[in-house]
Amino acid sequence: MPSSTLRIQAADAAEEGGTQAVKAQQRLRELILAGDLAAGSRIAELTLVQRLGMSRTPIRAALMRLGQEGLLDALPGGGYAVRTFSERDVADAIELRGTLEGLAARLAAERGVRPVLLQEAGACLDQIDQLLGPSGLDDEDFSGYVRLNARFHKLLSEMADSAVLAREIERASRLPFASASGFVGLQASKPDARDLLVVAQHQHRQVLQAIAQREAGRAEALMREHSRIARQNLALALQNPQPSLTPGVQLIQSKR
Amino acid sequence: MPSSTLRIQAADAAEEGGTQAVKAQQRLRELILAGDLAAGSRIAELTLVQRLGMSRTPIRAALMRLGQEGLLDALPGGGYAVRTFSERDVADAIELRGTLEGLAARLAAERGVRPVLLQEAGACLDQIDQLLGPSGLDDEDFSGYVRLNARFHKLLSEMADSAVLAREIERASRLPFASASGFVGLQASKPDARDLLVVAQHQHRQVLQAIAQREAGRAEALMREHSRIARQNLALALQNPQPSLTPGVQLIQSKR
DNA sequence: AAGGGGTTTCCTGTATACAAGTGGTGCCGA
DNA sequence: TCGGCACCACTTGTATACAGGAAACCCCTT
Repeated sequence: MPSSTLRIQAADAAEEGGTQAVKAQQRLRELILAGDLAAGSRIAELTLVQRLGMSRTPIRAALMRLGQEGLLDALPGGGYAVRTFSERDVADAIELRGTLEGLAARLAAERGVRPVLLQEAGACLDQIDQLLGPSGLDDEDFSGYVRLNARFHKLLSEMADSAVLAREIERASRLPFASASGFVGLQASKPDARDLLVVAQHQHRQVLQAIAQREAGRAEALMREHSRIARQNLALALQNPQPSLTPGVQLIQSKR
Repeated sequence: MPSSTLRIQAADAAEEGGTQAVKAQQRLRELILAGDLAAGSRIAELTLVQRLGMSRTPIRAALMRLGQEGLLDALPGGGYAVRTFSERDVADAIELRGTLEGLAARLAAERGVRPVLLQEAGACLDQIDQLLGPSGLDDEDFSGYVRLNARFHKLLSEMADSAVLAREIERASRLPFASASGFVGLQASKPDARDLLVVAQHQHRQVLQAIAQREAGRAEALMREHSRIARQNLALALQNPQPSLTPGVQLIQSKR
C-alpha cells in the first residue's frame, strides 16, 4: 500500500491520530467493549486487517498491548481470544483497585502532599458539590460527574508521589468495570441515583481531610471502603445488564 | 537471512527455546539485569539485531513486553531506554508487592483454602526449617532457600484463588529487587545471615496459621510486615552494592 | 567564534513476502 | 462404525524492504 493512501486514511480517521498501532489499540478496545467481538472468541489477525484497514504489524502490536492490558487472553497455541470475566474476577478487580488506591491514600498521608495539590483536589470536590446541589440531575450532570470523579481519583494517585504506584493504579483502572467511574452511567437510570453519589462524595471529602491531617490509616481505610460502592453497583449491573450504560458488561459471564 | 542460518542459531542457543520473541525477551532481560546495557541509555533495535542474531520483528516484540514489564521506559519520540529507579521507586515497588500479597493473604483467610494447599504450604515451610536447622548455611542452602521461599509465596498467591490478583502479584514481583527473593543472595554474605531468614520463616508460619484460622486482618498485616524485610535489605544493598549478589542494583540511581 | 540553516544519517513505524506449526477434515482401513 | 492417518487450509511467527521523521553534524555566514 503506497504511503499516499496511508495519509488519506490518517486524515479520514481524523480526530487526533497517533501511530497506526495506537489507533488500532483504541479501535480494537472499542470493538471489544461494544461487544462487536464475541466474548471468548478467538481473534484472527487477518479479519482485523480487513476491519481496521491496516497491515498486520500495527495490529499485532495492538493485540499484544491489549493482552497485557487484560482485555485479551493469550492462547497457548498463539493468538488471542476476547477475555471473559467471572463475577468474582470483576469483584477482585474492584477490590484490587480499592487496595491500590488505599495504599496511595496512605502514602500521601504519611509523606505529606504539596498544598497546591490539596487545593486542586478541594476545588474538584467543590465542583462536584455544585453538580449535586440541586436535587435533579440530567445526563449532562452525570457525564460531568464522571469526568470530575476521574479527575479526583487521578489527583489522589498523584498525591502519593509514586510513579510506580500511579502506573499500577492506572493499570488496575483500565478494565472498564473496575475503574472508578465504571458504573456511574448505571446509577443515572436509578431513582435514588443522586443518593449514592452523595455518599461517594462524602467519602471523597473524608479521604481528602484524612490525608490533609496526616491520618494515614484512616485515609487508607476510607479509600478501600469507597471502592465498595463500585462493588455494590456490580451486583446491580448484573441483575439488569444494559451494555449501553455499562460498557463491557457482556464480557462478564456467570459460569465458565 | 536464509532460514537455514536461523536453524543453526536456534540450535546454538540450545536450551529449550520457545519463539524467537520469547528468547529475545529473556536474553534482553539478562543483558539489562547484568548491566551490559547502560542504565538510562537508549536502545537501538539494530544494535540488538546484531547482538541477538535475529530480525527486528521479535526484538520489537520483546522491547514492547519489557516496556510493559517495567524494565524499559518508552521514549516520547519512539524507542526505549533502560529504565532507572530511584531508591524511593524501589521502596514503593516493595511496598506495592507487600500490599498485594497482604490482600492475597486476607482473601485466602476470608474465603478459606482447600486443605491440600494448606498442607503443601506447610510442607514447604518444613523444608525451609530443615535448611535452617543446623546453624551453618552454605551457598547451596541459600539457593535452596530462594527456591522454597519463591514456592511459598507462589502458594500464598494461589490460596487467594483469584486469577486477577495472582496476575498482578506476579507482575509486581517481576522487578528483580521487588521480588520476594531479590535480596536473599545479599544476606548470604552477612554474618548474621541466618537470623534474618529465621525471622522471615517465623512470619511465614504465622501467616499460614492466620490463614488456616481464618484471621483475615492478621494475615494481611503479617504479610505486609513480611515485605519490610526486603526493604531493610534494600538499604543494605545500597550501602554496599554488589551486582553479583543482587541482580539489577546498578539500575538504582540515587538522583535523577 | 558562535549561531543558524541545510544536509545527511540513522532510527523507528509500516507493509508485505515467506516459513512453519497447528488444527481440522475427510478418507481409508480395520 | 469407529479409529487413525494423511492432507489441506489457515494462522501465526519471522524476515526484510521501504518511507517518514528526528536528531546530529557540518558548513556557511555574520
